Amino acid sequence: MPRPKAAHVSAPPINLDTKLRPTQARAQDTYEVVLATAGEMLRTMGFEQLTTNAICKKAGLTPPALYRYFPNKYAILKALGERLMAEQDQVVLAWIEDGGLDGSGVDDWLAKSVAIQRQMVDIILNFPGGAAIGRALRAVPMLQSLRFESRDMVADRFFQAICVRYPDTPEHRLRVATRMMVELSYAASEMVVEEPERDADYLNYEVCLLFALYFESFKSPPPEPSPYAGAGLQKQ
Amino acid sequence: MPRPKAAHVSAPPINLDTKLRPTQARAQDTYEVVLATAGEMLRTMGFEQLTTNAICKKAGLTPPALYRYFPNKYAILKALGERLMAEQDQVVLAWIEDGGLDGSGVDDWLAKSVAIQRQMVDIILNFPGGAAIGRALRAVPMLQSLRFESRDMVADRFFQAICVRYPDTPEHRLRVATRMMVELSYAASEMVVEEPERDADYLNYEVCLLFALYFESFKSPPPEPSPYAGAGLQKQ
DNA sequence: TGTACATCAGTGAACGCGCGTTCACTGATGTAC
DNA sequence: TGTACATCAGTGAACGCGCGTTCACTGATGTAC
Repeated sequence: MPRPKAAHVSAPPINLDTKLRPTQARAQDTYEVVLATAGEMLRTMGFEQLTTNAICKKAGLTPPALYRYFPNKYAILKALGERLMAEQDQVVLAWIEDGGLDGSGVDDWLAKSVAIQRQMVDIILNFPGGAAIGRALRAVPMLQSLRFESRDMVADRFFQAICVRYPDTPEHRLRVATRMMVELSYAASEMVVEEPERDADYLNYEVCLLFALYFESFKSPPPEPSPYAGAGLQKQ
Repeated sequence: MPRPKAAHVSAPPINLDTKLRPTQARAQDTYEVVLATAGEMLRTMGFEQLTTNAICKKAGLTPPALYRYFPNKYAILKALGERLMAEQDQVVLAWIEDGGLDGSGVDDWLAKSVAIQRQMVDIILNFPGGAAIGRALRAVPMLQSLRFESRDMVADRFFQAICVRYPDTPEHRLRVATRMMVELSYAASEMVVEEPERDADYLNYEVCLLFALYFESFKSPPPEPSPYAGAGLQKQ
């Protein structure tokens, strides 16, 4: 029975989930070799040119083997993105847990945050195709939500860790501030990753100084002109 | 004569320049309608799904008409990106020219920079397909240089406008700082553009406060641990 | 421990589609005299 | 002002390629008894 011609509505639903989870060891290898090969290829090409057929060829597989686990290349990209971000998240969360935010002054904050910022960069650089994956996470609408989720989750942890220190700051403001900070930290990492030879250490330092001074300022009320009209308005 | 099969080296040279410049008015219209249609289509789709054939169809043209002016879709994307960034650059440069950076304190800086930051967001939102173009400029390796050039140019103007105010700060540091600031401003605009309903005004405020406090700090020497060992090391 | 069977994993070969692109051509506009 | 010609602009129709994807199949692994 020929399946009906899809009416071709604007957005054909594309499934991103991996299909079968491999059970046997051989299958697990295949799954991994697909991801590894895709990552390796992304080192030298943009994700636009990456195709499932090319991955198979390079990985020494036939297409049906790949399709057994991934419905399309976005699922592969998604799996890679999840791994990359999981690696980053894990390090950041551990850093928070270990008191990364507990410093008491600008100098203290600086030393700790420069270290973590550098680690973030290193994770991307050491992850096969990390730079291209980072770009894809921003550029492919289907993957953006991944990035947002990770960012919001990390931002929430930042918030939790930091809110006790600034009891006079409205919660909403601290939420916005932490979310912005995490987003801009990502942007700063990517800036360094894209042009690794261009003042990486200096950039890391300046970015961290930027945030250090900013959070220091939360000890005082926000300067005018501020959108925070009063405590009663803090819920948007 | 059949052209020789390209040896398919890793990166086949893709020309991004527009080919013929249209001379007659009708041709100019065609050129414009291609860009307008492409921009419009990018409102609802990622640049990956955008194809030359689809643009032609929607624009009521035949492919050879498009190919007369654009060698491929990247050339179209490039032309759109150049326009978007030119619009932004023009507004920012005018803002600097008009003394956007001449404020004397945090409050002053804030008011002025919130206004310009909001303008940047508005330009992207009002530009057809602006959000997708912004993403493409980050994600497509061939277009990244566009973004870098614009950023570096704007950063240089910032530097020129600001360096007289901080004569004690090493030039290299101010260069890094301005470049970082421009990059992170872009990132902040895109953050607002991607999720326009999520605290846009608050985000703008916080980002501008971030930078205001940061530049205020240039009146004093940088806190430790600093990579600026001494004035003699400022050239990298 | 061996056999029979079920399930998992991967192959070889091909498919249809639509992408980027081009050819030979017609029609529109500009220009020289 | 009109005609002839050159150039510019766009059309209709098709091309080859490679993309994503699938079918029917073989081989490998696990399991029950």
